[in-house]
Amino acid sequence: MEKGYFPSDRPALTVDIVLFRLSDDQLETLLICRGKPPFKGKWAIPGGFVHADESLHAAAKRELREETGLKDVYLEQLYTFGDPKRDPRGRVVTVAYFAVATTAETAEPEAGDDAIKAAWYPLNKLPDVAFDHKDIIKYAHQRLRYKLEYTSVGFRLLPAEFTLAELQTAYQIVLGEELDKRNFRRRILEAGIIEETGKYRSGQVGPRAQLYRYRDDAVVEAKARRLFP
Amino acid sequence: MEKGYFPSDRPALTVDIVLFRLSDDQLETLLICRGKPPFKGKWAIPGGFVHADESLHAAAKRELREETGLKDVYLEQLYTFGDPKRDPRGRVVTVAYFAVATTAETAEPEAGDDAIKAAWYPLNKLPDVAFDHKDIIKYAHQRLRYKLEYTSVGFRLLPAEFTLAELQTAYQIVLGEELDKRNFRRRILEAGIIEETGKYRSGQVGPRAQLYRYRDDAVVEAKARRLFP
DNA sequence: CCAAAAGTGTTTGCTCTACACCCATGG
DNA sequence: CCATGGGTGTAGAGCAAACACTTTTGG
Repeated sequence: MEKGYFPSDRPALTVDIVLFRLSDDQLETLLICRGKPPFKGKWAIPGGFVHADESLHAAAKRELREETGLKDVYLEQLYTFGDPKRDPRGRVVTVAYFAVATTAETAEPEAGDDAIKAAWYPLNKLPDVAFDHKDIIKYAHQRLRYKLEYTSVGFRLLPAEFTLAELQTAYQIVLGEELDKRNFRRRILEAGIIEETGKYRSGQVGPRAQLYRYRDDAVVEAKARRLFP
Repeated sequence: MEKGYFPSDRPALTVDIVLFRLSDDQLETLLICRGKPPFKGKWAIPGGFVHADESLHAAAKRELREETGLKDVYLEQLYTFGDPKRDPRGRVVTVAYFAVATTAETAEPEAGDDAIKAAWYPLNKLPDVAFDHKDIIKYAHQRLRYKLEYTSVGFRLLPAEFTLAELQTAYQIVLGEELDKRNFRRRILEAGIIEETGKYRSGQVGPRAQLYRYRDDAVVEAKARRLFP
């Protein structure tokens, strides 16, 4: 492979993934208990070294599958963290990804390699985490909130069929603020990004709620409000 | 440094920088003529290997200084490109940055290492470029346009003192559309991110134009228009 | 029958957009 | 004096925000 082109003291390269899901009233992220030093026994976000012949996206996908059993979740590159001191072992640069899954997909924890101890933590009750993973999680949370406002990534938090109340609750949890029911419903219906399934769901009490599904043919990206239009 | 922790077949890591400036009526990017294989004699964006003990940001800054002589330009991480086949030498992952400079700062080309041949190309008249640098430039351009709409990065394209007409022209060039003069002036003045210098500039003909300066104490970030507020 | 949640319109204020003329200046 | 470009305000349309009651259902 090499022909004297490359420096020999190259950094090691990892991918790390911040995986989000929605609990009843909180946004949660998956943490893995580290089985090896450094930070043995501490919590960390899932991740690992990039193999020689795989793309970064593929590496993130593979690590996620190995450590959680999940496939086909939403996955997007976040930022690359390369502080020389971020890993006590030496120089390790990590390409961070953020991922979004539904609560149903993530119902049975640690579906990945059996030896792996994993747990979901609400974002405002994180334990001490290894490396600079706290920064990474914070950054990912900010990005999720941001993308929720102008893309349709929010639907990845919900199952395929959902009620408008559930959708609104999901938005409220991530954005951290109350939304007006009538305005919310009007906007989202007018945007044309969801459609009726024709089915209904009954709760404990009260009338039945119409079920909707996300229209993945809808290309939706809100334009940013310009500073100077 | 290592203790058997790390894989030995780790990828090499570079930084590459897309540097923008404004010519009279175009957005331009700096290209370097490669003196070594691979792609010897072809154009490429400035960049190089990350040293063992420097952060990614520092590496980008250093490469930019070495290859252009520029310091203190706006520099922001863009995206990390890691396709296994993007470099014919073997596995090279690159952390791309984008940078913005004023035309004045970049007036004397190739102020860096003397051996380096550099040139500015308008974005719509790029030559063939090495590696996947065309993708990187495209991505950076998109990001610049985008950030111009909701941050104050646009001021980095202009000298410290500028007229409103110059500012509007800069916006029009990057956004690729005409803006209404009265609306533009009103908005930007109401936003409070520039202030009068009290000085004036005379052109060849016509009245003198007031000079403004950017208020760097102004924290300006427009909120995105929500999909579902 | 009662508690809980679903569903539904209108008004008001604000923001965005479109648009045209006068005047100062340098040559 | 004239060509060039700087500077200025208003009216109309569309969008966003605030707001409360009726209906359905399961227990």
